[in-house]
Amino acid sequence: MSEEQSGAEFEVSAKAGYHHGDLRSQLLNAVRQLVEEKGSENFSIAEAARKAGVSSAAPYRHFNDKPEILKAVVMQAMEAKAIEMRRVMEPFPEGSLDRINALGKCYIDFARNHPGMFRLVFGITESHENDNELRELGAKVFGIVVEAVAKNLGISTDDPEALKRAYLLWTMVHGHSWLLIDGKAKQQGIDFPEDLLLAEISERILG
Amino acid sequence: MSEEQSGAEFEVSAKAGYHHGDLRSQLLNAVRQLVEEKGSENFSIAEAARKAGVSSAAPYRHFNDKPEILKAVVMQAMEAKAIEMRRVMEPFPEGSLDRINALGKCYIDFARNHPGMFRLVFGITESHENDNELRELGAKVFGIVVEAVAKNLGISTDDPEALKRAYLLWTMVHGHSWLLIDGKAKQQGIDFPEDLLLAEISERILG
DNA sequence: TGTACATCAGTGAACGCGCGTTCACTGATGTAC
DNA sequence: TGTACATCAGTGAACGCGCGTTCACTGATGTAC
Repeated sequence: MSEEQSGAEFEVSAKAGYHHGDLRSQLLNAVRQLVEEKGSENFSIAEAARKAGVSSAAPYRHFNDKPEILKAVVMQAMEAKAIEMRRVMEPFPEGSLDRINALGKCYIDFARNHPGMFRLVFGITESHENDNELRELGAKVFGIVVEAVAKNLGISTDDPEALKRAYLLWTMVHGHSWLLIDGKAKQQGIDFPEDLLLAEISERILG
Repeated sequence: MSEEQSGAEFEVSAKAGYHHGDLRSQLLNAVRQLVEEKGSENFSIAEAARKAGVSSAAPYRHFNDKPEILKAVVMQAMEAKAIEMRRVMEPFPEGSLDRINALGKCYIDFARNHPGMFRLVFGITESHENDNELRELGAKVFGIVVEAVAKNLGISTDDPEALKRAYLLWTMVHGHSWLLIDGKAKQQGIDFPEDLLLAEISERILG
C-alpha cells in the first residue's frame, strides 16, 4: 500500500516524479482541506492541484470536471459518516434513547468539526438533484435513523409513523447543526449544554 | 416618490441619463434577483450593475465593496421579515398555538420562496460574525418568537425556559426549511403536509 | 533475462473569460447671490 | 430671474488576477515475446 516511506510526514506527500500513484486520493484530501478553509464555492481545482504538488492539468486525468470532484468528495464523506454512525450507536442497547442521542451527537459533531463539508454535502443536492448514487447514500444514512426510531417505538420501519418521527428528529438536529456553524445561536447568546439539548429533543419526539 | 412615469413597466426602470436618482435601491433589487438566480456566492457586482442599466463602476458610488452590498440586501430582507412576522400572527389570539404556527409558516415560506436570500441571510454571519447591526436585527426577529412562546406558556420572556423552548422551535423550523430547499426531504420521499407538521412541532415543544 | 512497444499519468504553456476595483473624466443638479 | 460655481452621480477604459479547461508533449510503467 505505501510506496516511499508512507508519506505521512508531509501534509501532502511529495511526488517522486511522474506517476506518484496516489493522486486521486490526494486530490480528494486537498479538496476536503480547501473546502474547509475557503468554503465549497471558493475552492478551485488549480489550488487543489497546487496543494497536491502537481500541475493544474493533472486532475483532469482523474476527473472530468469540477462538479465531478465535488461529488466524489461528498460521496467519500457520506460513506464515512454512515460507518461512523453505526459505530457510535453500537455500544448502546438496541431501541434505547441513548442510541438515538448518539446518532444525534455524531451528526452535530460532523457539522461542528467539518462545517465546510457539511455545507457542501447538503448544498450539492441543488446541482445533483437526480443523482441516484447520492440519493442512495442519503437513504442509507437516513435509514439508520429510521431503523433506530422504529426499534425504539417497537414498530416496523415501514410504518409511516417511524418515518415521521425520524424526520422530526432530523429537522431538529439538522437545524441545530446549521445554527451552530452559522454562529446564529451564539450570536443570540444561546448556549445550552448540547447533551441536555439532545436528550430533550429525543424525549419530546419519541418519549 | 416617482420621477418619470413610475418606471414599473421595465424590469428595472431605464435610466434617463446621469443621475437616475434611485440607483441604490435598484441595485439592491438587482442583487436580490441575482442571489435567487445564481446563489449568493455566484452573483457579481458587474452583473447587478448591468441589470440596473449602469456601468460597472457606478455601484461604487453607493457601496464600498461587495460585502457591503450583501450586508445591505440582508438587512433589507430581515427588516421586511420582522414586519411580516408581526403581521401574520396578528389575526390570532395572543398566546395561542395558532400564533406560533403562523410564525413557523412565515419562516418556512421565506425559505421556500426565496431560497437564495435564505441561504445568504444565514451564511453571512460567517463573514460578519461581530456585526452589531446584523446581531440586533437577528435579536429583533428571534425576540418575536420568544415573546410568543412566553405568552403561550404564561411565563416571562426573561425566563430561561422561554428561551429554550423558542430555540427548540427554531431548530425544527430552521431544519425543515433547509431540508426543504436543499431538496433532501423530497429526495428521500418525505412529504408530510406542512400544516400538520407545524402543528405537531408546536404541540411537541409547547404542549 | 532482454527488448519492443503500448499505454498510462504526468507536464507546462496557452486560451478566453469575467471579475473587483480604480481612475480621470464629465454631464446634471442644487445653491448663493 | 439669471449666472457662477460646487458637488453629486454617473461613464468608459483599463488594471491585474485566478480560474477552468485544452493541447501537444513526454517520461515512467507494464506486458508480450
